[in-house]
Amino acid sequence: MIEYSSQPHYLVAVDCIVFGFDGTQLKLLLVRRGLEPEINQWSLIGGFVGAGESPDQAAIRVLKKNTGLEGIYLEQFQVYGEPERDPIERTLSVAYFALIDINKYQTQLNSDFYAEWFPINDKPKLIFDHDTMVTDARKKLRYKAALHPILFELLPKKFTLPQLQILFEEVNDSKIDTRNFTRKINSTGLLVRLEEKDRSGSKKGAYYFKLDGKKYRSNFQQILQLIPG
Amino acid sequence: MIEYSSQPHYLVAVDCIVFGFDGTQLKLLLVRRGLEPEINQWSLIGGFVGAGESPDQAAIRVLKKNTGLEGIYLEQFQVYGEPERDPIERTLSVAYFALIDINKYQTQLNSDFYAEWFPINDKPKLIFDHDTMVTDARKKLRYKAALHPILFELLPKKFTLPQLQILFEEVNDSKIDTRNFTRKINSTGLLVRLEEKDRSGSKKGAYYFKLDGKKYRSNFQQILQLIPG
DNA sequence: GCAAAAGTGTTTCGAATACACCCATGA
DNA sequence: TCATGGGTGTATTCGAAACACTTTTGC
Repeated sequence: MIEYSSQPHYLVAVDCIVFGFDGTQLKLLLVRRGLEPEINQWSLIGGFVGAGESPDQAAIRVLKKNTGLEGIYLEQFQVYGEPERDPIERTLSVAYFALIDINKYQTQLNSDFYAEWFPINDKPKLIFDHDTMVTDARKKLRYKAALHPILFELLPKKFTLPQLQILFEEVNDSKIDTRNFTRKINSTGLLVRLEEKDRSGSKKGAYYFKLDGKKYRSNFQQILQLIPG
Repeated sequence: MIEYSSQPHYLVAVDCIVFGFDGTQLKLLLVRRGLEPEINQWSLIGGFVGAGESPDQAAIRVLKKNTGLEGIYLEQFQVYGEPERDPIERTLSVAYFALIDINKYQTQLNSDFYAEWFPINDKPKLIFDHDTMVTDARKKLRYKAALHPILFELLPKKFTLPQLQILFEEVNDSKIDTRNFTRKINSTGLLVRLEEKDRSGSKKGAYYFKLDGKKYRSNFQQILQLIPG
């Protein structure tokens, strides 16, 4: 029957759709590609899966290298494997979406990697099928965020409810009623209000909140209804 | 920087977790592996991704070959890529779960492939990491079935409500209240009641239903609450 | 007439929605 | 004092869940 030896072998890569949130807009971290073909074109953060590592490990490594960050929220969501997707040589790509605290990133940034944040609605054209990946990742993020409290991963340790709501609105691409949103978020029991206020956005100031880590981790798999509709 | 040429190449396979339902139990289609290593051991249905095909196409091809069926519900759900998962040579596997009408399968079966249905709770040990794949697929199926009407794919064209309910209970591994279940399913508007009754299960007989194909396809992406809790 | 499965209706509760005003403060 | 954004409460509706009896028919 079939034997291993006669079977074709392929390159395997990982590509990460890295989401960030600057308080107003959902953003995407892109890099200028460092190798041919399409050198210097904008691309997702990615790399080949090395001999000793799993795709998950490769994604972690590649993210660390490009953002300086570890412990990032990462989710594998789709394999892209059309035979012709890479014009040079057949390459399969395991796609991940990553959620990172954009502020953490900025402080650790060094300029070795030509990475740049783009508003997700105003990004350059990307190489290969990366535009499709972004579209798919966004859909997936929306789906997941409607049911699970993952968006907190995009915020700093301390954040305000208005910030949180804007983030949900951005991801879901729709307006949310503040009173209902507040009640829903509070009813999850995931948030702890701090004494401190953020006075940067208004005169009155908005209370900071932080995640209740224990409840966050235990509620994580539970299905919630976080976005209206 | 990195060049394609220096990068390692791997075998890429697909593996399908094929679910079926015989009216009582959730079942799994397994085959005896036809090549070394672990020849003759039970394994998921799988095969290598050929040079001219995508993983999705490979999965379709492999399923056709092993079940005789086309147009099967297929969903890619995870890549398994630990370096040591195949002891002979590094192989990444793209895992799919498939839902098939077990009756259709039986009529088209020919005995070229040593395939056999096993109750999902009473299956033999599988090769490599296939047991893990099954566990993961089951979890995924449960998750998806709680929100989307995919379980109809496991039933014949005509089916009864008691059958449907047992299926939901099997997948979810819990009892469901018949009255609430009926109301919930009816409220989706997906079912059409036929005149005919199935008298095999009881003296009174249970009405057959069929899917309203149009509504099924249009409701498919919508999030529903099909399983209690 | 009785056993065995199919089918149906009501009440209760909680969650989701729609909706509008007061609060705190810096300028 | 007023403009700006932050914060809160209520009534209504809808869906989810809990719960038990009647129907059909073959034996």
